[in-house]
Parts: sequence; C-alpha cells; structure tokens
Amino acid sequence: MDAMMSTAATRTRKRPEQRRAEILDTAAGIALEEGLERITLRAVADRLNVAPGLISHYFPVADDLVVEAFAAAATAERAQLFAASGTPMERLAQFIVRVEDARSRDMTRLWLNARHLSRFRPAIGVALAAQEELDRVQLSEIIDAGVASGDFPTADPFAACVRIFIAVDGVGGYVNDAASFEHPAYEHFVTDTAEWALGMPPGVLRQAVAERR
Amino acid sequence: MDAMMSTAATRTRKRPEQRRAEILDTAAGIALEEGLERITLRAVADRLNVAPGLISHYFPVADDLVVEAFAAAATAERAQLFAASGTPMERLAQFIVRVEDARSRDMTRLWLNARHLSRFRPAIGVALAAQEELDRVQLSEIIDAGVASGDFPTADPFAACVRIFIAVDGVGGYVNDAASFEHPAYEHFVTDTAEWALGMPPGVLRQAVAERR
DNA sequence: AGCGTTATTGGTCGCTTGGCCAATGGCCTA
DNA sequence: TAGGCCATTGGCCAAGCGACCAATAACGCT
Repeated sequence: MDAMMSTAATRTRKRPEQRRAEILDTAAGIALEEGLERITLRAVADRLNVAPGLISHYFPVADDLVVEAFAAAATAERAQLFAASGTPMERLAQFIVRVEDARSRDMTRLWLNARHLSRFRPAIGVALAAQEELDRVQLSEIIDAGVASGDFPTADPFAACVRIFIAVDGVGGYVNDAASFEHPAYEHFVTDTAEWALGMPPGVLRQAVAERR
Repeated sequence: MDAMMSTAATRTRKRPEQRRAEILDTAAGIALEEGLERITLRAVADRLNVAPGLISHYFPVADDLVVEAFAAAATAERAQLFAASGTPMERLAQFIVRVEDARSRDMTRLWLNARHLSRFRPAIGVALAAQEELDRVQLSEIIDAGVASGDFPTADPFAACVRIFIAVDGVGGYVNDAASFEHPAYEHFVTDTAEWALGMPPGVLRQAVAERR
C-alpha cells in the first residue's frame, strides 16, 4: 500500500475496438466544439482521463486521428440533416431549416475549418471531398424525387444540387463573424437560391421553409 | 578584423517607417503564399535576413502583425479587383472575371483562411468585417450606377450586393479542393447569381463575362 | 568630432506540440 | 492458478512558438 493515496488512477483496460471508438468520439467532440487544430494527443487524453501515450498507441500518426474525427463528425451530422419524410418539397424545406438551425452551427464551423485546413493537409482535403460527395448523394436523391413528381421543374438536377450546396457553404462562411449582421438577403439566400436553381415559382419554397422554422 | 569572416551580416539600419512597412509587406506575402498561421517572427525575419527580435521590436504582440498583414493584403487586392472603367455592366463583368481568375486564387485562400481563423482570434474577425464592408462599398457603387442607368432592374441593390458576395465566397470555399471538379454549375455560379440577384435577363451578364475571359 | 538615441542583434526562457520507448499491470487463455 | 500478451502508463526528446532582454552599433544632432 502506498504511503500517500495520490490520485490513484486505477488503470482500466478496455477492448481495443471500444477504446478506439471512444477516442474517435472524443476527438470528434473536440473538433466540433473547439476546432480540428485543437485535437492534440494531450487534449484527447485529458478528456478521457488517460495517458497521452495511449492515444498514440491507437493513432500512431496524429494526423490520421484528425482526419477520421472529421469524417466521423460529418457522418453523424448528415444523419440528422437528412432524416425526414414527406414530399420532396417537405424534405428539402426540412433540410434547409436544419442546415441553418443554430444547433448546426458547430458543424458549419467544422466544415469551414476543414476547407481551410485542407490547404495544409491533403488528407483532410480527400476526406472533405468524400463527405461532400456523400452529401450530394443525399440531396440529389431528394431532388430527383422532386423532379419525378413535377415539383422541381429543373432540367439539370445535378447542377441544382451543386448550386444549393454552394449557397449553403457561402452563407456558412460567415459563421465565425462575431456581429454577423442580420439581413433578409442573408437569411433567405439558401432558400431563394434553391427555388431559383430548381426552377420553382418564387415564394413556394420560402413558405414551406417558414412553416417549419 | 575577425579571425574568420563568418557570415558578416553587415547590420543595416533603416528608417522606422520604412522597416515597419517592409515587415508588413513581407508578412502579407507570407499570408498570401503560405497562410496566416505561417506568419511567425522567425519566418518574417528569415525572409528579410534580420534577427527575429527585430520583428518583435516593431510588433510587440505578434497577433497584431497578423491582423495588419491581412488588412494590407486585402487592401492591395481590392485595388486590382475594382480597377475598371466603362458601363456598370462592363465593370461588373470585369470584377467577376478578376475574382475568378487564377491569379486571385491566393487571395481567395486568404479570405477562407481569415474566415476560419477569426474563430480563434476575434481581432481577425474585426479586420475581416471591416474589409468586407470596404468590398461592399466598392461593389455597391457599381450596382447603384447600374440601377441608375437601368441596366440592373433590381429593387434592392444592397441585397443584390450582399448576395453576389455570398456567391463569391461560396465558390471560393472550394479553393483548396485538390480535385475541384470542373462543372458548369460551378463555373458560372457567380455570374448567374449576379444576373438573378440584379434582376437581369438571363444570359446578358454571362456573355459580358465570357467576352472578357 | 563626440554623444545620445534607438534600431538591431543574438541569445534565453517557458510553453506546447507529436513521436518515441521502457516499464507496468490487467485480462484472457491454457 | 500460472503465464503471456498487450493495453496502458509516464516520462523523455527535439522542434517550433512568442516573449523578453542585455549588449551592440548605426545614425542624427549639437
């Protein structure tokens, strides 16, 4: 028995897959709350009350943890963004409402974070492109349904999908603006762009979005 | 006389204002070429072949140098972006061509860089907002002229200005994508959005832009 | 020409980072 | 129950960072 108790960190040993998932979740949490560059061996270890070396054990190259954490966070968020049922119009409106919701702000910051960071770390750029593609698949599915039903008269569904995401990312770029000044031109940009890109009569989608806010 | 020549760094003393400007220019260059986070005392000192301490002498707080360097780079670039004469339509087309030109890519990266970094450093956010306002003033001047001349039928010139910049920033967000896939929906987004936001008949601006590319 | 101001140097300090490694001890299996 | 595998620890290292400071030398002034 020790002379002094110290902070007897009773060493707990977990199944590798479980520990790895735990580390990944923690890193994803840091990415969302504090940013990708704050994912450090020590930061993750501190949150888990574990030695820094353990993180290195599961992720010998720290960069890999960052990339995987981003992918994990993006995947989790996508499930929420697109979880909707109803007509294509309703699903699109729901998507826009959620993407602009205050609760999505952390995720918006993370996307911006990844877009910039891929300048220095090509691996993040690869993961980013992959996540973008997954998002496009989800939105394209909605758009195609709307084209089939006649709700979205666009002649080029894929182009509309691309443009809606450009609009989302454009507005999202201001997410870190302290005094992001409130102006209707900002607020309705994504909705109006979607209407325009899909060839819908003006006001229809805006009303569907307003009903769900 | 020294026993060995060593790298006899003959100490040159310059007028404070000149040295300060030199440091600022160098930092702005690093910001454009390598990113704002690469502006370090040592990196700037190396480029200028001076001691790191000298940079601290002129910028006791390194953060201030970063903020001022961003402002300097943005200001310099703005002069090029908006340097045009002719009809409002011609000036707008010229602006779009330049903003999407390959030579503006470094600046686009810098804006993205600053948007993300303002998450951690409020001072950058303040400088960013100020630069955005200056850009809006420039573009608004063109738009107002076009509204007066009847070329831009929009009822809300300011909203159009805001939306054009959202489009620019939206497309600019992909600047670090390694394999930014080429698609007409990307290429013409800013042009088409400007047409739409300004209430112009489709195709007019696109042609004006095409003529200048 | 001599002197004072201060631009400039070059080094140190404390801090944080990722990577590395020997030692420890928990859990599973034979 | 004994033994071995390996998850886990904790400390060390080198590199890079901003900040700080005493010493030095270039320049302007009288």
